[in-house]
Amino acid sequence: MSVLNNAADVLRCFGNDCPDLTVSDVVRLLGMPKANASRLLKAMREANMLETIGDSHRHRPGRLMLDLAAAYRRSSLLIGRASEVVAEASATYGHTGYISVRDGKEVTAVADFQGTNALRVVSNIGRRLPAHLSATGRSLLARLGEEAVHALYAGHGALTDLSEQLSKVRHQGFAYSSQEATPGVDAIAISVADPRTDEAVSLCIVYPHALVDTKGRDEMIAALAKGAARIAEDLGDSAFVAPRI
Amino acid sequence: MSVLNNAADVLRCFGNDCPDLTVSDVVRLLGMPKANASRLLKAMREANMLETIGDSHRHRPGRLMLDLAAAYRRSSLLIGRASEVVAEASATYGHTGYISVRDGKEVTAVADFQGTNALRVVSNIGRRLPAHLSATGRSLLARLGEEAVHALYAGHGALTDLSEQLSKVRHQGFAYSSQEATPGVDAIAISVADPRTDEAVSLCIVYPHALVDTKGRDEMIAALAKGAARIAEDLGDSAFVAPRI
DNA sequence: CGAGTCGTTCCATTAAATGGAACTTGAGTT
DNA sequence: AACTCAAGTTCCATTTAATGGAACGACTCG
Repeated sequence: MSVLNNAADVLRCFGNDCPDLTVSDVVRLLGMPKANASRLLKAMREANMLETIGDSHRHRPGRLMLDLAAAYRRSSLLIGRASEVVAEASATYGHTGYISVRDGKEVTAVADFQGTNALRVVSNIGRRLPAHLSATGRSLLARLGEEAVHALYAGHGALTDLSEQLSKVRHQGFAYSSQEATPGVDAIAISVADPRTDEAVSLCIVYPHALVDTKGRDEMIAALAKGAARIAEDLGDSAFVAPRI
Repeated sequence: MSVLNNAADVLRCFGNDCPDLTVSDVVRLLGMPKANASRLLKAMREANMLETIGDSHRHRPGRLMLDLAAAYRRSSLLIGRASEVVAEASATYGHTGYISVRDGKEVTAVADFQGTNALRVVSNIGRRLPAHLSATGRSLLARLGEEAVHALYAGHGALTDLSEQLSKVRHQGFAYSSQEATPGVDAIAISVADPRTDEAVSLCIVYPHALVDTKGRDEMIAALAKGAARIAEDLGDSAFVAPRI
């Protein structure tokens, strides 16, 4: 195949929890001849797609890659609008907030707002999560039709569970999880879309379970909902469901 | 040359304030035949390096690129340590904070912490700044020797000015700017390095000029300095200069 | 409709990627 | 210091992909 696909495969290796790569890591992970791996990493280095850590043989993403997530954010009016809402909510309640997008069965945070409370959930922006196992992911999956979800998760064991959860999300207008991915951590998420560009984002607040009761949670949902409703109206997102608390 | 360099050139186009690219943008900016540009963007799309916005012909960085800045952060102990310090300072004083790295004559933020004050400086993470025109950049340039700076800025008009500013930074142990890049915005920055990996980062706080007097500024410098000194000690950064206020 | 712009496809030419093997480099041993 | 093993780089003939001019579709606007 072309170098470009190999380069993309190398970059994908950083996705999981692999902080750096050597030539032999690439050989092992991608099964390519080591002559190729060596030249590929060299070419990527020279293109600033990779850089070595110190003078070791370990590679990490290059400086060129650092700006791109920001360019992605700037490309989208929706993300900008959503960020304002979550930044406001995060500052008000002191909890960490995110904006996430879905990519197939995964979600990635594209913007984060660190909480200010002494006990706060630490931001994990840029780490991919399975969409069906997080509130933010389910808030985005709920926007798909029942059939689309079935197609996406065909043959997946958790499909029936997921369908139930999603219809609840569709009815309520928000997604909620309590100590699901991380013990002691709850999350609320509301999604909104821009029909002109087919983008959908999730507005999410993550907080320590012990710190927030139902009343506090509903207050935050209302804050996100108000902002999201405003965005939905301005951009013409007719599929938006105002949360019922 | 190879596709890889062309792909890197395309990605570089997003650096400035170009939120999206079309085939003809690429033709214009890079001067390549449009047949090549068309195929290149197609290949990059298929490798998830780019994606189209909605069903238009405009391209933005692809989902693959969103995780890479996070991988960069995870690759570096220094960035992690520095982030803790700036997050703490940002939460305490309510102003926006950054961690930045230098790349030649430019600096890029790799992590940001939004302030919580009603009047706060909005984060511009991922946007490149000229190193010599920002406090964060000068705090990093000051770590280079006098000669290295001369070599880097050879033939540059602002070199004599810069040299003076840098020796002040070296003596004080911190960089300060008042309404330099943006009217009404001041910044303080302190750099620290990891000698094992040759990395240097800048810890920076950005705040509205009108909100902070000299005493308040010195308090924040002290907070950053305390954290930076701890990092310098733990990692063995012998070049670190404790700020004199 | 017709002119203009933009994007894609076609094809022969040219240039780069490939992978096996030989060769270096560096860390740890005896 | 010589030895060994693993990791990385370079070499070279072969295969494969990139290149760019030109022709072809798709859209927009007067």
